[in-house]
Amino acid sequence: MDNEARKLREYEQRLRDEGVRITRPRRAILQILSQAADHPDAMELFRRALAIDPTISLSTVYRTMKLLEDKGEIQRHAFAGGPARFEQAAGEHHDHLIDIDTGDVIEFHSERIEQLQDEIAHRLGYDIVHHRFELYGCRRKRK
Amino acid sequence: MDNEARKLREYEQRLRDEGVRITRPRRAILQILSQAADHPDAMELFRRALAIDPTISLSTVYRTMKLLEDKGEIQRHAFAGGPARFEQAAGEHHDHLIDIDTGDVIEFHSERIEQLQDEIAHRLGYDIVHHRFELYGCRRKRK
DNA sequence: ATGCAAATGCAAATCGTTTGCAACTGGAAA
DNA sequence: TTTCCAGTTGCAAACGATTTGCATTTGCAT
Ligand SMILES: [Mn+2]
Ligand SMILES: [Mn+2]
Ligand SMILES: [Zn+2]
Ligand SMILES: [Zn+2]
Repeated sequence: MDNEARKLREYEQRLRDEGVRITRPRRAILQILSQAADHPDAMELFRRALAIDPTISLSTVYRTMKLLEDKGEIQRHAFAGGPARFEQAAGEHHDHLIDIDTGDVIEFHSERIEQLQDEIAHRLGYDIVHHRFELYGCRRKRK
Repeated sequence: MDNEARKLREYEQRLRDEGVRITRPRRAILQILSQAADHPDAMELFRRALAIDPTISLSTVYRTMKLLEDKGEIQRHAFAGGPARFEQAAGEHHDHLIDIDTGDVIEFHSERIEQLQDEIAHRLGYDIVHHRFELYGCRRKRK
């Protein structure tokens, strides 16, 4: 079941069609992104990429993330404090809850809130282009 | 009606009671903050402060903002892209809509959304410590 | 295979913010 | 009031994340 591999090749082809050259560093990064289940930052992507392509540079990681962001392939998040973190734009929209003790990032979605956002913006005479909705909290202790 | 002046003196006293020395630079910054109707960043605060105390330094602006933040006197916002921006913590809680064309910051509040946040966090087993909720949009054109 | 624009690695630059340090000062105590 | 010293300052240098200039490679259309 190398569904993984096929999906990756499709991914690469989609970009090639958009005029993006598939280079060795980019191939490594795409592979990492399609496997990642978390929200790695540039340095973490760099570390993971080194394991695949030992000649890759941090600049290239940054340049590639900007490229992919422009192409709409990834999303960039700037959670409180830390450096930018990334994730594939594949799935549907969701927001994040960050565990301030562990740093864990939990995804959630509330259609209710998304609707309310539109209402609020509309009432103020605006059209929402994008939004940032992050909850910062800690595990509820006791019962 | 120098209500302004009285409020400022109260402000200073409150801090003094918390063990904060009221120095010349701090007095200038407090005055600026209590007058500001917008969300200035450190450099803008520095500019405004220079008009009151020509010897103030940018470092002191930064140090004072951190101090006031710790004392709960101001709120620090990190809107997309730009540098940190500040505002007095006086009023009640509100969130922001940023006009991506003009940079204007519009305040709003939705008790509904605040409640939903708690529900969501609770469902995920968390207690919210703070949150970030920003809408980015542009003025709705046409009718 | 060939050619060339696009992409790379490296080092240096940038931006917002923080910090070390020696000089200065608020305000409690005498 | 004067004294005193921990708290505060300005300055310059350090910082972390990200971007950029440049000379050198490389993907890939021909
Ligand atoms: Mn996510
Ligand atoms: Mn505000
Ligand atoms: Zn959302
Ligand atoms: Zn809110």
